[in-house]
Amino acid sequence: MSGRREEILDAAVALADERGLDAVSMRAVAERVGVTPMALYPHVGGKSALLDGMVGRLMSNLAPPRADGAGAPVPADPGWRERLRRFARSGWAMMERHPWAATLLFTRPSVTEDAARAVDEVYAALLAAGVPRAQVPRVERMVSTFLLGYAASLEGGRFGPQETDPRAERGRLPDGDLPGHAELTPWLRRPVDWAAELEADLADLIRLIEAIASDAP
Amino acid sequence: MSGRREEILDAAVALADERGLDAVSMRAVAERVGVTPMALYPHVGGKSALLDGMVGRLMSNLAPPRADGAGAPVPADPGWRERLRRFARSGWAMMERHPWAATLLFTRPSVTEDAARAVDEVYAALLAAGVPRAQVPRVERMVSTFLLGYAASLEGGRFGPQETDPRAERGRLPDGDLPGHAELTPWLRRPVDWAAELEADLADLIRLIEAIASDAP
DNA sequence: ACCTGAACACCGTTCAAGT
DNA sequence: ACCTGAACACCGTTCAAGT
Repeated sequence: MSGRREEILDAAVALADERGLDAVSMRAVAERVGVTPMALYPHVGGKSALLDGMVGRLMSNLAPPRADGAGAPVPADPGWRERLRRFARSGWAMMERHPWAATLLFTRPSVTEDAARAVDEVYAALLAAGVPRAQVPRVERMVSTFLLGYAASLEGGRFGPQETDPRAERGRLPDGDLPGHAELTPWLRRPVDWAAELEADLADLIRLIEAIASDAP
Repeated sequence: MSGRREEILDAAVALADERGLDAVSMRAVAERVGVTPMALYPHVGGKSALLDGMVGRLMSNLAPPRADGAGAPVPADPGWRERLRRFARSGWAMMERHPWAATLLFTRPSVTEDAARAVDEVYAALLAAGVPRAQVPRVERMVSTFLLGYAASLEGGRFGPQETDPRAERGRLPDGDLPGHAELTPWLRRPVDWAAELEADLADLIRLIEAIASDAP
């Protein structure tokens, strides 16, 4: 609809991609649009609402194309496992394009229609897997929380500064021992392939879902 | 050691507890200590380092009491399952005391000795469970990422504003349907007991760890 | 050694005014 | 209807000065 609003959100997203989320100030966004900071307010309504708008952008890119009344023929269902994998990977791809996404998604409910469609994708996969209905919302929260947390950890630097785990150097400390670290030193020294780790985690999550489903009568 | 530094960190933590992480400004902390903002710098060294100091506080409260050379007798090992549960619950308790913790932990590597001790606790539990050594670091990241993400979701509001999931109201939308939501409406309307959900998630994680361990030869 | 005061370059947002 | 300009109450941080 309103072209001005889209233009402002474009500028905010571009700014976050280029210089990080902290660089998204009303003043900086306004300058990029070529307007005074106060001119943004009627269109996006304050800083917090601007961030909500950015989340909206993310979700509309993530959501699978809508099924229109008389649209293209729907491809055959590839099975819940593949559906879940595809969903996780498209989320992962979005986080690679927009590394600031995870941080933002933790702090905004994002109850837009697109967000609901994304959640529904996971619900559908879990139902197809045979997870008891009473458990589906919990398991969806578990899966999405992990995926978001994984992306946020990488972006925020929680997993360490570079490719190597800094905890590798702490096999033994002067005044307290870390038996676990000591036993794992060779594996902690190895650089980590984060995308491969995500795939392994996904395989484990799928296994867990199978186990939960097999409890059902 | 330096009493002034501890005093400053005390003030910062108290401020975050009372008025949220955003209220922790150099100026506000200084005022609480009864000093000029610039007086903080020699003791904590800048805002970012102050936040690191707060993380340090959290980790030292979380870590189990150190085994001193000639200390109290060590209680019998309660088994890796109970060890993991206790660890998760003590983390959960910390997040309840300091709701800002999860957000901060995502953005700070926290490679202090206390942090390493906390990670080692999980390593030890996973090794005792029989998880292959090559997989222990990955599984530790999976478990801790989920726990942190769960706390951050609750605090950040990602799971909805109150006790009720707002997505419950979207069983059917005017111009696009959400079959998963529609099928789950009764369960989505129920308020969620987050502490109970965490226990269920923990049980699932333990089950997953058992499955990973049983793959090993 | 420890602290202060003034200053600089930033924030989000209100409010009255312009066209 | 849409935008500007000045102002207010905040930030983190530098730098020179005080005791």
